[in-house]
Amino acid sequence: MTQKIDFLSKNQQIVLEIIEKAKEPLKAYSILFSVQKKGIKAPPQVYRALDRLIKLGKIHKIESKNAFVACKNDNCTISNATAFSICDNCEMVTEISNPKLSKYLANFHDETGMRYNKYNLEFFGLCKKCKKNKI
Amino acid sequence: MTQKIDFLSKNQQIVLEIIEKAKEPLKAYSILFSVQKKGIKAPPQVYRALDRLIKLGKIHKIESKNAFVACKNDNCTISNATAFSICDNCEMVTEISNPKLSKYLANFHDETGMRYNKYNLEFFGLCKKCKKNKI
DNA sequence: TATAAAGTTGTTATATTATAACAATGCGTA
DNA sequence: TACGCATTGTTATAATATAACAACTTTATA
Ligand SMILES: [Zn+2]
Ligand SMILES: [Zn+2]
Ligand SMILES: [Zn+2]
Ligand SMILES: [Zn+2]
Repeated sequence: MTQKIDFLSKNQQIVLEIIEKAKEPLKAYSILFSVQKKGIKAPPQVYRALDRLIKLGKIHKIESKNAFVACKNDNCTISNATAFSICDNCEMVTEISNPKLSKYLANFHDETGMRYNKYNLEFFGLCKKCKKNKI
Repeated sequence: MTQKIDFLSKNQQIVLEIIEKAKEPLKAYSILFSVQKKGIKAPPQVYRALDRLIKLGKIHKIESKNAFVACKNDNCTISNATAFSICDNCEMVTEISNPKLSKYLANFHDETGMRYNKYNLEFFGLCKKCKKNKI
């Protein structure tokens, strides 16, 4: 039988927990390092857990950084729609949850006749704090 | 003095040419392989050229694929705004040039007070052809 | 012109990110 | 029990990207 959709294996729980605790996106190998004391020893174990967690919508990959963050919404699982704001200076990453934006993008279609079932959007700029500090 | 904005060095021209000729996104190491007969021998030479071409807006990186495509617009240089449609089956990538979309995203701002000066959007789905072939 | 400063290119080595391949284990079912 | 199948562990390696420094070119200016 295939794994139930809401069941997390031990490794998946361990990886999810450390990503949820983190204040910033985590790299796969920094996750690996952190979980070695818990018995996860090799990259494939981390990458498998990451893949599964992504499919479940529990975490997202920040493609421009090859890093992973916990999902802050509840509906990413089904929507396959993600948007992030990323500070170019301090690297802070925030998941954008904006119904208007997601509606606009979910309904977007162009003249190519292609219909989209998934999108990922990354905004870059300076966060409030960094802007204030005139960096 | 810094390099003039519209001047391409020899390596940059070679790399740009091969990306422009390609019908699909190219990976850095496949570029390296193709240009070795032209005297480019090592990864840093390719990556430097890619970096410069990206800054000039001549090419874009498809972050979800770690691959590079030539820009099909004329205004990406200044806009820092990119959107792509990507077929999950045949991996075809097309740069979306849709004034309404780019205007909408350029003007987007949320309650965090962060103002964005750059974005990258990747849509995924099945292209016309793959949809027709019921893949 | 000389000479320094700055930028660019070439080269070697290495860091970082990710997956292939297969063995071992656990688990439900006949 | 014994089989089939999913998951986990393990080793090795592939793929992507950058650090560090040497060599060479161009530009600035004395
Ligand atoms: Zn989410
Ligand atoms: Zn910041
Ligand atoms: Zn473009
Ligand atoms: Zn297709």
